Amino acid sequence: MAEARKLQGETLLYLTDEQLRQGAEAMFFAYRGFTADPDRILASLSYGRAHHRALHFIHGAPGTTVNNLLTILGVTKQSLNRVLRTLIDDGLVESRVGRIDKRERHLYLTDAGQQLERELSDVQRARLRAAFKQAGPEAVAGFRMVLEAMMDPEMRRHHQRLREGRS
Amino acid sequence: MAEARKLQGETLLYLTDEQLRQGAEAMFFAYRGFTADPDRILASLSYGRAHHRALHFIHGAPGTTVNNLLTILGVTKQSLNRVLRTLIDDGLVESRVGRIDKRERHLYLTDAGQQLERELSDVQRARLRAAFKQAGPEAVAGFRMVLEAMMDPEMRRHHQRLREGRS
DNA sequence: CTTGGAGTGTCAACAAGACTGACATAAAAT
DNA sequence: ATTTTATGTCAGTCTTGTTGACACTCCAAG
Repeated sequence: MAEARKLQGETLLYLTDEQLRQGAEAMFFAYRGFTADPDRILASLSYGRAHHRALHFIHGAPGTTVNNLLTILGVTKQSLNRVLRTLIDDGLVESRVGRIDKRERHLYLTDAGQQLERELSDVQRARLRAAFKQAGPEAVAGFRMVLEAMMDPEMRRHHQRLREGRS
Repeated sequence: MAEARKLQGETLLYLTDEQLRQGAEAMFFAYRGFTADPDRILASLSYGRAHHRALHFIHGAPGTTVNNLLTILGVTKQSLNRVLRTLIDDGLVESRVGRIDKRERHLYLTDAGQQLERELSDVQRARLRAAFKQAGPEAVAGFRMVLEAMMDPEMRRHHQRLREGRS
């Protein structure tokens, strides 16, 4: 038993270039599927993926500062500002001046923002849920492990921090 | 807590919104890591991800037609043509008129194209290999299963077809 | 043979969303 | 008082996506 497991393990541990190439291709196709559903909703509102990301992370960490969001999203302040401005102007995000440090702006979703975020994450979760269900719980655990190992260390820290903050 | 009991008993079969949200976030961060290394090389050559994708799929299916590539990449012919034009002009891709159907153009990598494709996929594979090694073979199998389940059916077909063609 | 349609290429215009660089403002830190 | 930090904004560029229009080649059906 243990021998068989070990054998299987070593077989799969030897990763050919071709196997890795297929993994890369799978990432590409899967990411396309992953974003397809929210993209359709966003397009109908003339928003883009950047708006979705902002809504997602503000939802997950309400009161986050602009600088914090910049780090997580990995874009320039000019790029984020453009997106954030439209969201604020459209009444989806509220920007409050910090109480302790008045230079900081703390970001919150308005009710309308909550609603759109919900709508977007609903369709995205539906696909994820279906995929997880189909693949089974052990596959999901493996999926998560590989994804975490694939992240840049700094992003992994953010990811884990965000997870703990909500658990 | 009922949730804790469920987590222990049925493991991940009961998927909370929060767990799915974390999965989505992991996809976002992991994809960033996944593309980070090739992106650096591409930027130094003033190419973009679109060039990488074209090189990748021409490498994987030499002699593919433009239309075939359009379907796989999911972009318009105008968008692909711009990318393809620079690659052809720069001597990385060769476009041959079809023998049977002379309307079709069959795409091949030149030696220089092979070289760049190799360079890009090398760094990408290095990260994948490290992640796969760290997560272990069973995790990798799960990873692949979830990714496949996440794709649009049409793309899954393409993915599997490309895999078989090279196995 | 002619006509229709498919596959391809190209021109033009446009938009999202990334970038850099420069500058302004306010507030905190030194 | 000066410097640094956090943010916002203006201006310009680049990549990569989009539509729409049009031409050309070639195959196939009438």
